[in-house]
Amino acid sequence: MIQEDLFKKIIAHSKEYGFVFQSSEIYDGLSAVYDYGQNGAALKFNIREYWWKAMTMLNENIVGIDSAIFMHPTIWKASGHVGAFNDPLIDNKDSKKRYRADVLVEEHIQKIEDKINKEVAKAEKRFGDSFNREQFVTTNPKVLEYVAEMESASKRLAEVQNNNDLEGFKKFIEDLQIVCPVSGTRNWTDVRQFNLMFDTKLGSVSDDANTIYLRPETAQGIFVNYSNVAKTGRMKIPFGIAQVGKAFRNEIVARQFIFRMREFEQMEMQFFVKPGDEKQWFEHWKKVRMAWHKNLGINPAKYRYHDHEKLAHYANAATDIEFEFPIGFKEVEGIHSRTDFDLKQHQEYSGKKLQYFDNEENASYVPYVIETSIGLDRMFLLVLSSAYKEEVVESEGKSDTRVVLQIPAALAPIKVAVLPLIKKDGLPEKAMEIINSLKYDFACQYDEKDSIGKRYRRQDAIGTPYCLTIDHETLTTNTVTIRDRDTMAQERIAIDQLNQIIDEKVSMKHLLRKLDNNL
RNA sequence: GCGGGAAUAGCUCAGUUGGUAGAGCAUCAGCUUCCCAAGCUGAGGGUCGCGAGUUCGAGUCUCGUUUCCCGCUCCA
Repeated sequence: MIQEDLFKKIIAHSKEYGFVFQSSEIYDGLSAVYDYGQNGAALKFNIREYWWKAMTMLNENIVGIDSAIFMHPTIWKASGHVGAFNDPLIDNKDSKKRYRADVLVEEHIQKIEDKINKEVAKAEKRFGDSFNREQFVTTNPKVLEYVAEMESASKRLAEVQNNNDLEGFKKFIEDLQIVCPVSGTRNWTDVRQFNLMFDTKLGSVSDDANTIYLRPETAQGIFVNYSNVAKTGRMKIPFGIAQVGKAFRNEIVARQFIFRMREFEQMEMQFFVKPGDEKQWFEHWKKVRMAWHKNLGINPAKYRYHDHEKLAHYANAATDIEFEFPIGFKEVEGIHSRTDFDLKQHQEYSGKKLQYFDNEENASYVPYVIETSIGLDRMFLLVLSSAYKEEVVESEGKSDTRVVLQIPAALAPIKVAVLPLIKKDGLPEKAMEIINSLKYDFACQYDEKDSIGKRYRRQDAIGTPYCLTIDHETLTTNTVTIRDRDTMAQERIAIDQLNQIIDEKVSMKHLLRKLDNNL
């Protein structure tokens, strides 16, 4: 199957079986926003549980928090998000190239400066040793003209930037007669403000001071609570703080289904270490996080590391865990050695000390941070992509195709389907009785509609690991048949063994134990 | 954001030179059925993405718009 078609099939399957719906669909939808349906919400919940428990229960030195989406606006100045992601952008209609409007103007100013330097160089060559640079630039009419031009441009740039005057910005670019380096034309779009962060007003007063942002990442909620957790949890370095939560980014182009959304959920853990130990812990978490993924039994060949060669200003090592989606290898998780950048920034902006007193060293320091950050929605897509299978099934000379989601059993939305073979003779009642005995431990589903084969296929399509079928023999021997999703094989077992047999395969604790034993 | 393409029932699609909508599957109800989709009967479901325009009359022609797909662009 062509990969692109596979991706489309997964999207269609997600909708058809209640995993993912487009947001606000009856109102024509909202671009790049999606809702999770009855099965999707359950799958997402289970992935979240697997991550949360692997972090907070398998590591006695990692605790979880849940910080608010709204945070003090200065946090985003300290983190660098306000400065770096508030750019005026302009497009050239002919070349289709996009530029930062301020960069275009700055380049233009640079060109004028180049002209001045050229004049100076020319004069220097002409006058030789007797050349007086100072005198030349303050008297030469051509140079004076250029200087005036530069000064007026710089002044006007500062004006439009400070006033956030987008119309004025465009007029400015037109007045300077700046051309696109690619197309060479001056056919520009309007200048638009591109801000990665969504903003809103806190309180009722429409005052700029009340502008707050929806967080573009969850990490800062951990950094600003560093001291609170360290003190109240009596944490000793090295230790970690984990958090799962929504984040928001106003992407210009957000596409590829739930891979890039405007509202998404992150699972992040910040691990605080002694300066100098960060490389060793970075390697540790690189290994541990990959083990978490591979513990799900997903084809290991689909995973790879992608080490960053170009590092962000705050990082001294970074790698991505990439997965081969039907749309190619894409980042699922990032592991970054963030140094002490974040805590130092918050220390500076807040004026509060964010240091750790190390008794062994008898010294205090700002801890270094190793971050592991995984997109929950991307992990969801990963599980779905690797689970989706179309299998040819042969039975009694006929062959047909079944669609089965081979979701890791502990993550499956429904664990057990209970199916009376026919809907009379007391079989439905017996089925309900069994559900009532299992429902405290496992997500169960009852179905009596249509032929038994059709019901098996429906459960395959949502990834239910086990189907229990109640037949007439059940009433006399107290046994049922249990059908395995992946092998389609059936076995007759006693009802009182059900709980234990199902638990062995589908419970989260066994998945966690396996992971812990392999670390 | 730019360029190209698409939009008719939950899904896949048909719909003649313009004359106010159909099929299969799915869903629901009933019958039948002792283990791997497609047995029988019946029912529900569409102002043809939305809004204008042309026309006596628009699913069909024109324009705008929204959403999706592909490419470009962006991605701390």
